[in-house]
Amino acid sequence: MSGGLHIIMEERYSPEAVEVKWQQYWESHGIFSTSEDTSKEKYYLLEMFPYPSGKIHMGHVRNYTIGDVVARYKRMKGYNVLHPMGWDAFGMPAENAAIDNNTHPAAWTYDNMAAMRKQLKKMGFSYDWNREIATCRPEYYRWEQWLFLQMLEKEMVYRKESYVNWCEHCQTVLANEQVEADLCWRCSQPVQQKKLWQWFFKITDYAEDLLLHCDKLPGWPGKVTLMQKNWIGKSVGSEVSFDIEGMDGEIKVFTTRPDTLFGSTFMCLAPEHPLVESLSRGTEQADAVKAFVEKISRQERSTDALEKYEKEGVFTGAWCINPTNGRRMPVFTANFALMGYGTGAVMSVPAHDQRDFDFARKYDLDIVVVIQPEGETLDPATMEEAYTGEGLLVNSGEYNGMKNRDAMAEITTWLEKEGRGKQTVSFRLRDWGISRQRYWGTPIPVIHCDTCGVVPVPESQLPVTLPEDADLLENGGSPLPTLDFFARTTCPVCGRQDARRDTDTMDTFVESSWYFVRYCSPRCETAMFDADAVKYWMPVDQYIGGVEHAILHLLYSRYFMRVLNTLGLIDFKEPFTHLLTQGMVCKETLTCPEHGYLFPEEALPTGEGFKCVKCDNTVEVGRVIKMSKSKKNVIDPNILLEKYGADITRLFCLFAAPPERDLEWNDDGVEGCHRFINRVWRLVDLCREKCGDTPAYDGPMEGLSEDAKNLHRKGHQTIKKVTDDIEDSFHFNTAISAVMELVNAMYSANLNGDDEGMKGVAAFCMENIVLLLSPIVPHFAEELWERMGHDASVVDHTWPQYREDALVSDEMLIVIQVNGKLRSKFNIRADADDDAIKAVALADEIVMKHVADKTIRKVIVVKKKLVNIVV
RNA sequence: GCCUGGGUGGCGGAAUAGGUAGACGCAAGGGACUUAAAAUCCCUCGGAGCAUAGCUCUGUACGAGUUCAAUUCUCGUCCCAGGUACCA
Repeated sequence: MSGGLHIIMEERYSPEAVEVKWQQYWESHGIFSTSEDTSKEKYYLLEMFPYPSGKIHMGHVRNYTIGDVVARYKRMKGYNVLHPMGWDAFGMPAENAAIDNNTHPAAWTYDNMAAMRKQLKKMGFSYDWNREIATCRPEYYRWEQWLFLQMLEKEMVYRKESYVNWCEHCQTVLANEQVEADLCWRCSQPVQQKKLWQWFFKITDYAEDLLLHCDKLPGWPGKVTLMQKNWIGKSVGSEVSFDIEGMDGEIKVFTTRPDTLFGSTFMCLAPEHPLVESLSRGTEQADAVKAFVEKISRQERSTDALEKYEKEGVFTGAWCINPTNGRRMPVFTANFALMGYGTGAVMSVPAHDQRDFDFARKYDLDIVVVIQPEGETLDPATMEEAYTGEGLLVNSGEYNGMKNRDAMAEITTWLEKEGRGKQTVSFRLRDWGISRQRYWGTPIPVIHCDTCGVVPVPESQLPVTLPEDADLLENGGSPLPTLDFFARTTCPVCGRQDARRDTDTMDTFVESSWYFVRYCSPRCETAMFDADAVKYWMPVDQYIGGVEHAILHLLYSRYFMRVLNTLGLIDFKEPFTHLLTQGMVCKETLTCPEHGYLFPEEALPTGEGFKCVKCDNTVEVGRVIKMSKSKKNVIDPNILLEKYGADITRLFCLFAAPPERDLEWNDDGVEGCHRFINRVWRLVDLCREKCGDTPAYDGPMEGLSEDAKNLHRKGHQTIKKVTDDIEDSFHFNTAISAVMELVNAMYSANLNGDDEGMKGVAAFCMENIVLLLSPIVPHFAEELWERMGHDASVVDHTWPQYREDALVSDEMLIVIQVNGKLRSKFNIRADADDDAIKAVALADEIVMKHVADKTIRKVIVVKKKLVNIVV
């Protein structure tokens, strides 16, 4: 300010210092710690908690940024917001990492949690860290064990024998993803199917209710509820009993097509069907059947694997009788018949089911047509595929000539009258097998005693603590069965000293099925949760997470709430009122012909494309796909945080695409956001320089200059647009665009004169730009707010409101079309009526040129929008 | 195969109770400032054509249709993504 050589240093926003400053401010003032406050309306906002893998990735950053904006927005709207964070801390990666790095799963997990907590704090998310939970802590899982015991008592959980992938060499169970081409991932030995006794939750008891309420979740994306409906897979059909020739007993089948019953020519049983052995015993087929059943039992049963196997079967040597026409039907056992669906037996109707048709052709079995399509005659000898459409019945005794739709009910009625069947419902959904022969999980709280059988651990002995000083086995198996101090115990009923604990642990989906309830009272030591806290906070108002959890996690959580409801612990059934499934973060892959996939930093830009940092080869730029470590197309959030800080990273995640859509990562785009942030930063300085201390003007339009009115309107329109975009659809990208427009308008506005009204309006707009951006770029907004001279923190400010009377314009723009093509436009008073508008349009010079000598056939006037002249 | 979504500039994306297609941003090109660079600011930017301050035609995957008017509604086709699959 003193001499002539005054250099104006353009001050820029520097995230490093500012972000730490405000994070410390929020933390030291306890801004985000929440408690039940009945004077305020609550809002429970939840993002899916992460698995503590060690580092946050861009998917987390995006998910949690979306959530944080909503949380901060709702807070400004006056809600009492619950916004917790925690760790889905049990699971196999910890075991693998422990073996690979010679650490312990617990140490590895706790270290990772610390590292990720630090990263999340750096992002400035508004979590109530006092409520942090980790599912691997005994204080958490003891209540899961407690719930298991309640369920056991109410017979909501049971034990049965079921198959697992087993590696004989490693003596361990393998998850489906550990089976690679039927071989063990560790030792490359063949994987077998082994039958083990395992625990199941009776989720099927709730199949009907879970299905029914899919239609009562208006806050969920339709595609998610649809996926759940398909997963539950209800089908209505009939159960039919077939007599077995020369034997007592019968074979029960489930069919959705009772109308084709007359056309059933053979029967297929699942290899595990109890009748397979007894039917074939003593026949010349016995050995073949035995061999077949054994072969199938060795095959992997994962859904992926099923596709590989061709449909095949073996005749059991037995025959059954079609109840409608007395036809002798050979009974097969076939690999496509599933013990877990229906009754485990299929009545095969080759003429009208493609799979049965293929099977019949393969084994040269009879094909009988019982439904003829209109205007066509099917001949089994020449048919090339099954006919599955509608038609009239033939070869069906008294039902001949009947429409097949009508015959379904008629035949079922007949079956019921004869005592040979009835209408039933079948679900695709199976009971939830929760036993995992794994170490790093919640121990199942039961004891096996040779005298008393399965005995629940007494409640007073909970938690059954997972021994954390166990060494993992090299082969990946669980050490728990080998730990006598854990596994050997005393039977709580009879006192036998040689009782054994169940050494299986629970599926980690169990922990994530109720963690959101625990957040309501995370330190409660006397119960799973505090009933009053849950009554206040639950259900979750808005849940946000990846669509990959659309089925299992969300369905299990819905199921768990039903269990808690049945047990009388809660009074609601649905955990999540609104659900947002955000898209994936994607990026193109980079491949070097010599070094394979490259990380982005391993490819140097050459102007045209990229070359490999190691070998100078030209890098091939591949398709844009989901970021994944294996494809190396990842951006480490840490690098962004260092270069741009949290706010710019957040801004880009929101600006690049609407949340439900996939986000394509683009480095240039981040740079653009950086530029915008600095543009706002400088605007504040500019505004202060031009407007000084002029107070923000938020009054009516009257008395303002034309320019001031326009800016005033733009300001209020922006508030409305941003509010609506967040409220209606979380479309932050368009909300940010709107603020950008206002910023542009501010730069264009003339603040040099002595138009005091204009300055007041500009001051108002400036404040609102900061307020509207504050949930998105909170540190930046706090800093600006302070620089603007406000004492109070921006997080405690209320969300801006717009004036209805400031939205309206004196004039409106009308476009003129001739035959639907845009030809001209004009401004007119906002209160002009249709006739006036029409008159102006018809008098328009350009319009007259286009109309020329043609006759005007019709003139359409659309209110406040356009005039279309048809010639 | 079946069930969902979705195909809009060089790119990310706007706009659908049918009514100015391409908001906002990125990239690109041109210019200003600067010794220079960075930063910043201004202009141009779907395609084609022409008598080139402008005008005309064309354009929202493709082909039909409804309408004064279609990115938006209907039917058919092709592609892409996600879910699911021996479900009897």
